Amino acid sequence: MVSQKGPYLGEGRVQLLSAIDELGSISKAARSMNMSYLKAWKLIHSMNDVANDPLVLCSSGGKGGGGANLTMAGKRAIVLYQKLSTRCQEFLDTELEELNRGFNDEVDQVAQQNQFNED
Amino acid sequence: MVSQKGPYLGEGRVQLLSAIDELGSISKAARSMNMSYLKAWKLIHSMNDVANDPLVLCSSGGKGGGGANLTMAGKRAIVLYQKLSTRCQEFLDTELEELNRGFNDEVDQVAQQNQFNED
DNA sequence: TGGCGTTATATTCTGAAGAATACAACGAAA
DNA sequence: TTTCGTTGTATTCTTCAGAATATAACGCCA
Repeated sequence: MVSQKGPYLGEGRVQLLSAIDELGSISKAARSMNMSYLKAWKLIHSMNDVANDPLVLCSSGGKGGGGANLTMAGKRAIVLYQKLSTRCQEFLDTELEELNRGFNDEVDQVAQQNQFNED
Repeated sequence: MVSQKGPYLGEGRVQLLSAIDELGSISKAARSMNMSYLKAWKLIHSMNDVANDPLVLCSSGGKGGGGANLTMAGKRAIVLYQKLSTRCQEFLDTELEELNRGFNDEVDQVAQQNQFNED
């Protein structure tokens, strides 16, 4: 999923958002999925930049050192992505099925023609 | 478009196939689209490897130095890709439209609630 | 005030992909 | 047999993205 400003949502990005929602901090979320903090941070800020409303709010310092939480836009982004993702998969499945069927029809036609030409 | 063995067809690859079909050689096709011969050669051989039937047949030496031509599989690949591509675009367009409509409905609901709470 | 667990940012290191270059092999035609 | 324009391959150079590392800033709390 891309926008004019670059990539936006993807499998990994959405997974990261979910982990933040669950664990309440960028660093914990990153550790939980074997991602460097730096990479997670960059992903989040790229998403926040692209979205008109930020998806994640971060605070540094204070009790526990700080943390990060999803905004409403962030939570909505997760479910929207998942919905769209499954619908795309369904679309591609049926589409490729049709493609194969078309291809097989073509093969059948060639086979028929050969039958007529044989003898 | 990908297969288990890696990327298969894409905008650039299909454009390259078309150019070969039109110009009859890898090098002319590459030049025509400002691509290095080496890159074109690699793309073609990667496609030929992935496909069960090769998409391009090459010959070196002889009149004109040699050349390259599409097989039936190659020509079919072009039209299949273009068909699938436009259908995907159509699907995404309607899907994103629905997405926006859903989002606007949500906004409307919030607005209505605020109306009730006002006074 | 010093320690802590974060977020935030700069900098260096490294590996991999792509570009650039060079050259061998081919086979018809002159 | 030389020339020509291809295809086919090896090798080096360059660039760029990601990993790794280091360090500052923050604000609560003991």
